[in-house]
Amino acid sequence: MPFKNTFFKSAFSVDNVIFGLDDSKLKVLLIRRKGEPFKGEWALPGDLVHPKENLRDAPKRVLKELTGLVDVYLEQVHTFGKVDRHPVGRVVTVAYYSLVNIHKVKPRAASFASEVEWFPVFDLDSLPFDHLEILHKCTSRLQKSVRTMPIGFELLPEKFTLSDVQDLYEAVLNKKLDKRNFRKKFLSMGILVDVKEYQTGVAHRPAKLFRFETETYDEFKAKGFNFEI
Amino acid sequence: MPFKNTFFKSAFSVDNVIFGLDDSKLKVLLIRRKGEPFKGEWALPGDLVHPKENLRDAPKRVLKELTGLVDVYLEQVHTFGKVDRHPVGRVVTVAYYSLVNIHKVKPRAASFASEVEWFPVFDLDSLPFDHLEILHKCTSRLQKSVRTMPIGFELLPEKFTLSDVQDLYEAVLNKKLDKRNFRKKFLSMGILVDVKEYQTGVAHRPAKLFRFETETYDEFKAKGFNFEI
DNA sequence: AGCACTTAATGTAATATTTACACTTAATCT
DNA sequence: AGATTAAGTGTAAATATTACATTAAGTGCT
Repeated sequence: MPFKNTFFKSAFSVDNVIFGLDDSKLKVLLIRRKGEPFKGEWALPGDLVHPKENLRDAPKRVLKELTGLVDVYLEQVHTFGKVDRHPVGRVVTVAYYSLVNIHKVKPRAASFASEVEWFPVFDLDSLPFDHLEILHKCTSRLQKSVRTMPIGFELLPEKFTLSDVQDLYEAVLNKKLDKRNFRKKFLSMGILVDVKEYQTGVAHRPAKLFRFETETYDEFKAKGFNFEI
Repeated sequence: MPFKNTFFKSAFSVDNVIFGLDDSKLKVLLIRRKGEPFKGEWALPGDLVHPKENLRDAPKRVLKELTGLVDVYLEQVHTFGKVDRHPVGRVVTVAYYSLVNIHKVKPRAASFASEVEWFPVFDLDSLPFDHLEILHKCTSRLQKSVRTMPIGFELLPEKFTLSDVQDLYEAVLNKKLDKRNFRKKFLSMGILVDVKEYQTGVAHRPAKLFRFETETYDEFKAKGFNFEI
């Protein structure tokens, strides 16, 4: 095995940018680092990839440790590999993002974290390592993906109003959208089902409730839906 | 340095999918592998990332070894990391693509290659490792990027006709486009300069020659051009 | 010289998409 | 009962996309 001799000392890790929607704001789950370097600072959750672990399973493991969730939407974004990006050694990291329903989740500290907390994405302006760059790249990718994929599956409760959906899109895109145009376009895609119920207990006209036609993104794709917003 | 003890035996590599345009076909540069595994088979060019080399420099080095070219358009696409993707050990690979002018280049065998040759992208249906998947992913990405970035810089000669540009787009997208609509849209972007010359020696009405307003993609971005085709 | 051949160049009308915009409705709260 | 809040709804103008056919300017052949 001539090849094996050329292996060199290095490591690869994954970072998982976990997005959620709360209070009409796009938030990201950060951990307080348990170990050096940057011990005690808020950073993106991540871990080294295990030797017998498929790459894509590593961010899933990180997410599961922190939230208990499995089977959420997960997208690989970019790999960061500057020689000096990690102060301790050569670590190439693959960045992923996932989308979770912030209200269905009670994040808990994990092996690599002493504390976890949701932070508003657009307020963060410093993070250790190159984590700010990673966050930016993942946020940009999310903003692109949200226009061609029905990611609401993951971020909304089972039944929701059209205003909930619009709030979500405004939070992710970080800008206001026209109400009538948004509703027109979203409804015309035919992926929502009217559940024939209404909001209750709100101090205004109650909104109609909807659910998604399919329950996961994979099902959605399988049905051959087209999506563009 | 508690972190360092957790490093494990593994390697990361890059693969560079080098695209060119020839005979109105999108082609990719393959190498005949010099070493095991898959010795003697046609495969994507790639190499292990050197310990003190920034990740993005590795595909540049591969390209330079094979073609002598530096400063070409290079885009990271995806990282592949299934445990068993490489028969000899754990190798996570980062896939890039670059675009080169096939007629300005005389590819030569490199340390890892005994032979190099251009192959039509849409005719390939088997490659070693997961290289076919990598090629597909890079081709799809190129097809997306070509609609929002003026990649013609890299693939066309300095002076070219509008038909050359259309041929390029048809080769990359692998479909026919409407001549009048294409020209209208491309010209309206204002990135072409009429060089006031005409083709010579062709057995038909000679076409006007154009050049790009800027010489590199970075300049293009710097000028704040908008592009969508 | 004339004709055949090849690709370049050009405009318009029909259709589809996107944008901008304001009032009425139905509930709660005081 | 009146104030407050967010839900729900349609249209016209502007813009973008699509489909489509004829004339122009060279070379090559006889």
